[in-house]
Amino acid sequence: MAVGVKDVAAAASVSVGTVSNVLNNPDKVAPATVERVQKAIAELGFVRNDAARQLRAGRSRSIGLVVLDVGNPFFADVARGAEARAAEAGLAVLFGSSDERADREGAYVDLFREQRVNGVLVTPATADLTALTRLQDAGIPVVLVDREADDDALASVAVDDVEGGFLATRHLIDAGRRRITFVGGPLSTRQVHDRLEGARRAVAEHPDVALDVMEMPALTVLQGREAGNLLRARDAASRPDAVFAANDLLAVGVLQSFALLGEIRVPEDIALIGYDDIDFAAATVVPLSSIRQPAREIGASAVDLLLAEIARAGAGGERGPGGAPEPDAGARRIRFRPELIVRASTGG
Amino acid sequence: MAVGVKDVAAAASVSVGTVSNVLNNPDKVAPATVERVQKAIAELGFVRNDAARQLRAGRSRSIGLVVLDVGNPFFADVARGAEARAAEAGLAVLFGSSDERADREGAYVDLFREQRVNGVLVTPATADLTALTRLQDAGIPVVLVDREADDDALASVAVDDVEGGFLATRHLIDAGRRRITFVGGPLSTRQVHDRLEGARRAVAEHPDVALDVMEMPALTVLQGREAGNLLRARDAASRPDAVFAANDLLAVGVLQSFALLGEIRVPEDIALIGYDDIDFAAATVVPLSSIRQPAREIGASAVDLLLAEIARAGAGGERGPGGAPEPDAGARRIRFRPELIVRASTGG
DNA sequence: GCGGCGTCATGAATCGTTTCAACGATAGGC
DNA sequence: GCCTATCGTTGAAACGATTCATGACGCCGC
Repeated sequence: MAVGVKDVAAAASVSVGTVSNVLNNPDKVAPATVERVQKAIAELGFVRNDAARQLRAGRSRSIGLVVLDVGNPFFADVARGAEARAAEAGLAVLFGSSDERADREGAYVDLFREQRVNGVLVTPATADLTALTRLQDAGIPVVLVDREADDDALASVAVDDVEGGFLATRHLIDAGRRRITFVGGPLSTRQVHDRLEGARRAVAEHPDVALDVMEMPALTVLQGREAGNLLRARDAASRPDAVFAANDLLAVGVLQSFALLGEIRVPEDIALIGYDDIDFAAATVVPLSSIRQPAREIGASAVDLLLAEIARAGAGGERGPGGAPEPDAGARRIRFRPELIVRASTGG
Repeated sequence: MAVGVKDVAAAASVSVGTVSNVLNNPDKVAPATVERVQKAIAELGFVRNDAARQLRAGRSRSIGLVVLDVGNPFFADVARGAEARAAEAGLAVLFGSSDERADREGAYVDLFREQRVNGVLVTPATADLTALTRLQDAGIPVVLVDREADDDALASVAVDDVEGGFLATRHLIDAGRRRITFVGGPLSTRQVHDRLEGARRAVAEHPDVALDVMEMPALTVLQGREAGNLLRARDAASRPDAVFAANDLLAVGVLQSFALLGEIRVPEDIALIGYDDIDFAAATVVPLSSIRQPAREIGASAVDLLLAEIARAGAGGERGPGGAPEPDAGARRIRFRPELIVRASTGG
């Protein structure tokens, strides 16, 4: 039933070694032979068995990717970027979504190990990176996505969320706003924490600006609407004149709540800015100002970095104890800069 | 460096066969031995090499999934549903997005074949299913997602788009609307075509209702805004009193265009309904009526069906030419029913 | 005491590909 | 005409887990 190199070899009257060479080193084989073998391959419908190939090679031709949530457009774009770049390098991507649960993340990582992936890209669900560090020590390169390691143990691709928070808040201040409310998900989430930190720094430069924090349990549209309702419930005098939402989903919810009864006008009464610049941000009734993160580039760069790590690990493993010094650790950390996108919701 | 069964066997003072049995048939091994082997596994940090395992087994423990577009929330949800169900069955999912390009779809399918996946779920990018039929003939079960085969060659999970179009349109008619415009992507897309067909049938039942078609090049927010602008440009008398958009992204664009200048009120002047019921539909300024497709269940059911196909193919392959008759082909086609979700944009 | 049975463990054979040392043939240099 | 290089090809070894025929051992009943 299943045709293997042996069958092809027989059909083309060559040895199995030659068939293998046609597949992997065509230039080592005489053109006429190449053609004959390829004809046999086509006729028999031969498909290379990757399991055998990678058993021999000791490694697969795939990488693993674990993100926090497929449903989040930001991560969907990261995945696309990674997938595209990996495809260029001839690598397949094993994809998993942890739904922010450490156990699911662990299950995917275990699966990836069994598959002998070349490396793993992961947006960690928890602050604890020991499992990933151990994975790397076991010889499987790891690149953190949208997260950085405290030490230099793990490579990473991230966006400076502190700067993003700073940019958003300074923009509101520049627009003349003085009473700003930060609406954010669990402050324990690193992204939320950093964005708030950026906001604090921007406010610190202006003594006449007040910053309020409204902590919400999740970064969803629903919670955004909830937050908007809470703000609406206050009397006009005690409301802020600007809201900085920790992500666009929240911002959309807030916007919806404000617009629903028309009580609060955006941006006249309250200016609003979000974060992530998802495709929908430009498509809301009042187009939403936001902080853009280059999601696809993040994914692509993460793959690039992983490829470098793989090369590094490979070289490191082969060279003796007195080998060359480690390359500059700084290069193992890619940090993108967030970009302010001004639209109507802040008066742009 | 890499620890294999041999190392574990040595450490536990047993044979490799026993280690394998501990891994796969623990009940065939004496409890004391199981424990000793597992201790050795833990101490050595042994991780099973899946390539070798599946080389021997002849099959992998994974399935492939190719969707049209990761960026589309509908497909993101299909993927989640499939992933969850596959995980329950102990299968990994190799994931790919074709971006509606046949060549990319083909590349993924080839990759999956090399990986010896157990089966493939695919939302075909083109009308031509011969490649997939051939794949199935080659022994790899295929389940179509959001698409049905013309004949009974391929199993499928789909939603009846004709019925969905019918439901949406009848709802508009029931709400008293008489001049309906269908705004849709390329009519060559099966989904768009079917939804329009449903609309036609609903209109056919009411001689006093007129149906207009506005064909757009893509199902995006941007194109929706374009369509909205075209409608706004007409004088009020020649405008429709209802719009049925072929998906929610289009509907959001239309809504945005209408709301922007406040000229056209939704639903007072024009009622609006979309399709897919993505999470954002409930989150637009005027909450959007839509047709819900159970995306996650589609993904989950597709995996169920694929598992059944795999079992069927396995049984079929082992039994002689005079084996049992094929099971009912009807069971190989799962068709979900779309559901009307009424919100404010149609006066709900 | 012996035959028979059930429970566990063994280790060589196996899967399909890649790799590599070795070989024959052809061409070129002297 | 001989020696060496180069090129193309060969075929067997190797990768690491699983499988299965075989055998060791202990126990029971007669």
